[in-house]
Amino acid sequence: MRKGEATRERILESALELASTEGLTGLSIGRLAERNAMSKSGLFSHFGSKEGLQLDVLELATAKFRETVFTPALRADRGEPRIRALFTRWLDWIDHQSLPGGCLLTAAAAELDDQPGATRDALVDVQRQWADTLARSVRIAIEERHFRPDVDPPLFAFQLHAIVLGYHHARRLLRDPQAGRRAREAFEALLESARRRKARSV
Amino acid sequence: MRKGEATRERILESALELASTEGLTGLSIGRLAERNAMSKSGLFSHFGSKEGLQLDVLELATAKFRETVFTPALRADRGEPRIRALFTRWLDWIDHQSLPGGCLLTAAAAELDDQPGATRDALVDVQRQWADTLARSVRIAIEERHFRPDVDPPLFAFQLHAIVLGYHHARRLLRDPQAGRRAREAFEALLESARRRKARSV
DNA sequence: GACAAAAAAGCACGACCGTTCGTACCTTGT
DNA sequence: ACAAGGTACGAACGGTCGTGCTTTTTTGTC
Repeated sequence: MRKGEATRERILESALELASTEGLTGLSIGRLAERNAMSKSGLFSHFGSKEGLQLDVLELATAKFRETVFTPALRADRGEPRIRALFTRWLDWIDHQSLPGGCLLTAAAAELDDQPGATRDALVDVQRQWADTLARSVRIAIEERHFRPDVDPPLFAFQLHAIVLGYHHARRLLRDPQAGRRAREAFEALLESARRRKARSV
Repeated sequence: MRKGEATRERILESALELASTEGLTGLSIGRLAERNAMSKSGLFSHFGSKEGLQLDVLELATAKFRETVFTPALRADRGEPRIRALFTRWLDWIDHQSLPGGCLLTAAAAELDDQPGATRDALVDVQRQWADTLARSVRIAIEERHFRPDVDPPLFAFQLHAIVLGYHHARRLLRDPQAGRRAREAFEALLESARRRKARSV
């Protein structure tokens, strides 16, 4: 049982790569087996079903995301610095990541939005948690008096996530070399609007 | 040749629906034929290849997007009102659209970002044009003195698109009932930041 | 080193994939 | 009314898909 767990992890690692470019549906057991120099059936027996494989891949992606983006950001100071760290690491995670196809969670979000099933449910769960996490960081920034008290945490989380999605689009589809700069500028503008006191209505 | 064109259009119409939920890759000729009560080979002969079908579907989606979102927005006054019209119609297009799976162009953007080929190239082309169109509208709003002269049009276009992507995510994956409200609030904040005079640096 | 358990392979399956081909039908222009 | 040709069909192709079985190989334990 030692060895089995090891190959299982090795498989999942390469499955993550494959799924990041081909999508969770496009991830095929045959090709994954070929990549790992083993038989389809041998590989299959580790997961029991394709859905099982997808769920495990999703779980691994989530774990990696947490340890790459979230956990290290906790070492930044509470409030705005931490939000800044979250954003920066999130952007980094999207491209310089070992995954050739960008963030699997983002790709899966678009892919599974109309595909009911356990995989979609698991993904929704992860994404909801992430939205909550972001909102919580915003609330902390309000407590720390970095942000105005009337900043709407879920709205700020929405805006932050939106910028990242825009970055993903510009960077990965359009291959726009300005993508990073634009995303950072949009982020700074968002921070600015949360920081400064309320504007006089026009 | 009359009849052929008619069925071709009928096929494309249902192909658009199917592709909006299944994606352009998931769109299969067999299932499309079944849906249209005709044979695979009969349907196939209209497009010559799957890639041909995908390109035609993409073209139809683009045409529909233009006539639903862009063209009517031109009737709004130049400047901010037109940008507002663009945004509103864009949001509408995403859900209340006849397409059950949301905006095909957005879904395809995430799906094809790592799939080289003619389909991807065509999509990139469309998306680049759209980004240019948005930036042009922003430039007009500057000319009309609705926006400050130092507003960066491509950046504003990026931010606008990002909000729409955020909406797509929140609405279609998370089924968040607040999605619309958040997107509109984010949009208003974006407008506000483009309108009001430059803030004092903090 | 024997033995049970775990892991991987081998093989086969039915279903569906995109595609080709030959052949009918049916619409169209004259 | 008729010929021409556009349109659709049916069958078949080589592949790949996910998924079961059975058998063989490898592994860890006494």
